[in-house]
Amino acid sequence: MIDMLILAEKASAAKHMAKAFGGTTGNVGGKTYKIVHAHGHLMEFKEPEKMVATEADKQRYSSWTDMQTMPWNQADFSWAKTYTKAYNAYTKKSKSTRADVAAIKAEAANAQAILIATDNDPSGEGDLLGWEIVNAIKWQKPVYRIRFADETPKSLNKAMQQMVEITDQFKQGEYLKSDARSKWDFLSMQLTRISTYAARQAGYRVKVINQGRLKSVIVLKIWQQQQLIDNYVKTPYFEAKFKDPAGHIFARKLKDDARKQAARFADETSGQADVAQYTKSPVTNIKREHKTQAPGALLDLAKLGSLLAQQGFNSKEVLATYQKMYEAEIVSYPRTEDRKITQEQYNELLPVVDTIATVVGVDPQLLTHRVLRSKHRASSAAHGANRPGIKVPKSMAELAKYGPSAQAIYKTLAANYLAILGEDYEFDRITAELQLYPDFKTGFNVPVKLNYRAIFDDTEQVATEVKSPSAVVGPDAAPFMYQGANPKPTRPSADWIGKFLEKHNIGTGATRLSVQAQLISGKNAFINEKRGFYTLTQPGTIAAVLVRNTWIGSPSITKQLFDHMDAVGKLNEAPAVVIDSATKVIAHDLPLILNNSQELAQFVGKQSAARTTKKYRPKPKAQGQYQDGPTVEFNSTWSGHKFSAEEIRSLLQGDVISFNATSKYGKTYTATGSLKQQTFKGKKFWGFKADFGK
DNA sequence: GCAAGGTC
Repeated sequence: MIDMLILAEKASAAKHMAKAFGGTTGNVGGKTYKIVHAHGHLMEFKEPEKMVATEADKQRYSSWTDMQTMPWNQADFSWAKTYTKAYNAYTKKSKSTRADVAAIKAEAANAQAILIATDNDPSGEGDLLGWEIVNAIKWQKPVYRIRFADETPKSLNKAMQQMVEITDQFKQGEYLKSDARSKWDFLSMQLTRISTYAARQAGYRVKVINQGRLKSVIVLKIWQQQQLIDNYVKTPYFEAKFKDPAGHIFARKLKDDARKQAARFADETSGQADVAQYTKSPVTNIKREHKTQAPGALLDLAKLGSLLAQQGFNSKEVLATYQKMYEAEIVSYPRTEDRKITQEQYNELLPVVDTIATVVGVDPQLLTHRVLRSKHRASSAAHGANRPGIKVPKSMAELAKYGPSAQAIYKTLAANYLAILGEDYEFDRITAELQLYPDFKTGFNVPVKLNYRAIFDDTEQVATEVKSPSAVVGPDAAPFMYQGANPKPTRPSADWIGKFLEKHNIGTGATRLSVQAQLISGKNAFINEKRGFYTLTQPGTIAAVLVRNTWIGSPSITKQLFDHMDAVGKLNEAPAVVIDSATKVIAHDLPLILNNSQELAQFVGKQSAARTTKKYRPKPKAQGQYQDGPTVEFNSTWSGHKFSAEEIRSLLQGDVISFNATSKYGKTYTATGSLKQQTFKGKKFWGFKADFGK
């Protein structure tokens, strides 16, 4: 008989505990122990119709069409749980957790107590997961709890010294709050039945129209943004600005609408008349300020996914490959929410950073900053930000076996991490204004020392940063007419949705990504993904239109749920209040969804019609004789660059040319290439072809 | 056929 059975959440945690306590079995703090582990939730609620007692209720609760039964009466439910039937998307196998629970039960038979040992996640998910197992094996003896800040030996041993008894689960706030959360979410499945029914009633032959706290909010947000894009009308304006001989632009800061109104003109003639009021002016008040900037935040999986999307890897592939690399301990735990690391986690990786640098081709001499900056340090981070693992691959080539994106994952992850070992980026901030019109100012940065940016460049936009700018400002600047336009709404993307969910605290690091992956995959996908950019499919559009103006489609519903959960966690509110709030949401949204279905024809129809009748807009062409041979015609712009007359001449001679191009993500880069005959969808055409190397 | 939360 051992003193305690230590129950870990997953295999990797059990392994780290074995390392910290001196084996899978042994003695820690004067108590004998054995470590076992689950893999996530081993139990989940039974189907609704299997949680009710009477035959009549079984009938009602299995219906997808009886709107009179909803909202469900939670008093009818036993809230009984059953073994999780987890479908693994990578192995494509469905497996019950029955055997896992039985194995834990067998081990528990030899123990005096069970110790639930998970990280200190305040949502209480670890408590729920532990209690599900403890209840499933009908355990009647004492239950203890430890919570740890991270899985390093030091933190695990520290946690062990702060063990508490929690045998009465109904007095444990963390358990009560996550139990309430799970019931709230379970009840929200009614909205899927309601939406599926509503769409079919409106004549759409849909499979299932899924709705939930995450799904509905994501899909509605994309739809609303698509509406903004579809209804966007480009409105050009004309505004007086100045330019000095080196090309620095001097403009007014137009903070509010009134100022914009006064300075911008809708027509060119008025704009020109405005510009004519100004004369050339000397440049004055030139200031040069030396500044530094520390490396940016570390990555989480959502951010890593969006970076790799730009390289053409889809989120599903990245998730699968990352998982394999995690199992090989080459990278850290995937499903973290952390963007920081603990001092312990930093110390653990320090001995191998030079080796990692060598493997990914970063100069180890750049890694001189050996103190963890406070902006990257957390006192508690269960797994820490996504980063390289302690096991370092011998070469990049070795990684290929994990998947197509493995090398890109490792390179990005390693460079991002190593950047925090680089010194701050140094630059000069240069500002100046016009002597005659001091409202017109310029400001730009000139790089002095790249430092960490030579390891990992985290600049998203090339805002006022000039790659090789002239630091010489003035001596004077001349007025010119600047033509601008109201900005086009952002295209929905994985990154954009990720930021939105994070801002509203909707979902966790793990679910934000897995829900998006669900919405993107399968025959009934709601989202089309292309290089990280999102558009809605027809069922996706239906799902979105149905939840317009509903509570489930609103980000604030999660906030309300979490506020209630916090009160439950502090034992200030009865869990029943949380569950009642779910019923209120159903009661509120049911008539709205049925009503919204009358608008489906308008939006779903209209949108597909607009797509098919979209006019083809011809692109500006250049033409000429190619190398004394055929007369060819080709697009006169390429990746944001308009070929000059001279470049067109060079291209027609067959020369290789280089120019500054802008990617669709706004990055500028040097493109090199020549005019070539190419094939697209079986059609031959002439056009510039960049030489991107291999 | 349903949620979100874990996990692989």
